[in-house]
Amino acid sequence: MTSSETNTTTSMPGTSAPDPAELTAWFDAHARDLPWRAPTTTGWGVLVSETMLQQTPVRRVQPVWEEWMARWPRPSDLAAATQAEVLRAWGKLGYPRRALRLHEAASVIATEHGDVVPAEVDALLALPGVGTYTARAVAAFAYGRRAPVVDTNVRRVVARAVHGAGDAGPPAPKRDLADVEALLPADDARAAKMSAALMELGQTVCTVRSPACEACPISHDCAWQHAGRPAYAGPPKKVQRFAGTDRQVRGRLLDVLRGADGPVTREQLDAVWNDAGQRDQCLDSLLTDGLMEQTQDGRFALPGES
DNA sequence: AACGCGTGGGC
DNA sequence: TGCCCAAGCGT
Repeated sequence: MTSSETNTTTSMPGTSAPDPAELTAWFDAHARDLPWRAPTTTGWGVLVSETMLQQTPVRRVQPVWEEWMARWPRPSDLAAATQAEVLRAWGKLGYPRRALRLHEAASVIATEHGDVVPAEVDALLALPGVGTYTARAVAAFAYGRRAPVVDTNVRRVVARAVHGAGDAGPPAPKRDLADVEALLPADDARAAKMSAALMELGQTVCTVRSPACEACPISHDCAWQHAGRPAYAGPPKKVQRFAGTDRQVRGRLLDVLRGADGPVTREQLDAVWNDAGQRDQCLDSLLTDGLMEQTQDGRFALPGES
């Protein structure tokens, strides 16, 4: 197949379609040597990496992923661990509910899928903590399936290269998926590589703040380039506050428990935040979320260690 | 469909 | 500094 056969929209005003051959050739030459990309990595290893990478940068994930793979090489290994062990091993990756959901997913995989991460998107979507992105990422990256992968990086690459916009607007799941679907070659292997290449391009070249267009393999065919790289003109992006939020308080409370050998007293938890009302509310929500437990004598502990 | 959910680093 | 950002998910 020639590139012209897949570039069906290049003649439309204001749009372009990246050439899969150019993108995948660039990926072969420039992809970072990330451990979960090793050919020996199992579906389990990919699922763990994708879960850890949800909203957490590669640099912080890498050492933790290595530890997890050495300690829990199969889903059944993780399933056999306690929640407290899992939460401590998760460390400070953030959003610790991801760790509990991955723990649950490991049990499901062990008992219902023969200890092998499923390759079908629908089966993956049924797992706790696996959403539309992660399901397709595992299908594509672990099993070489043609599954459109839409993350923040891909949305940005598509916004620029295809639509000529400075950045992606608010997520529009149906349209975003259709956009990527239209870019992928028909066969599994090349589609999977194209998905990986789109993500890698967005992470390392087509970045938010300082895109390295001179190093981009598809800049010659980029609608944003051709339009003179106009600034983002969409609705302003929502800013996530952190200082003073429950998220910060919960993080501090949980950090006390991670650092302790066993149950801690309420006084130890009281010390990390001075607003008693907010503190108690966060304590309650952590208990509700199953991220901590209260012992019979009224102390607090990570789940499964008391 | 917004919103809440951790943490750390870059500028 | 404070703000923005980082391979999302569940509700």
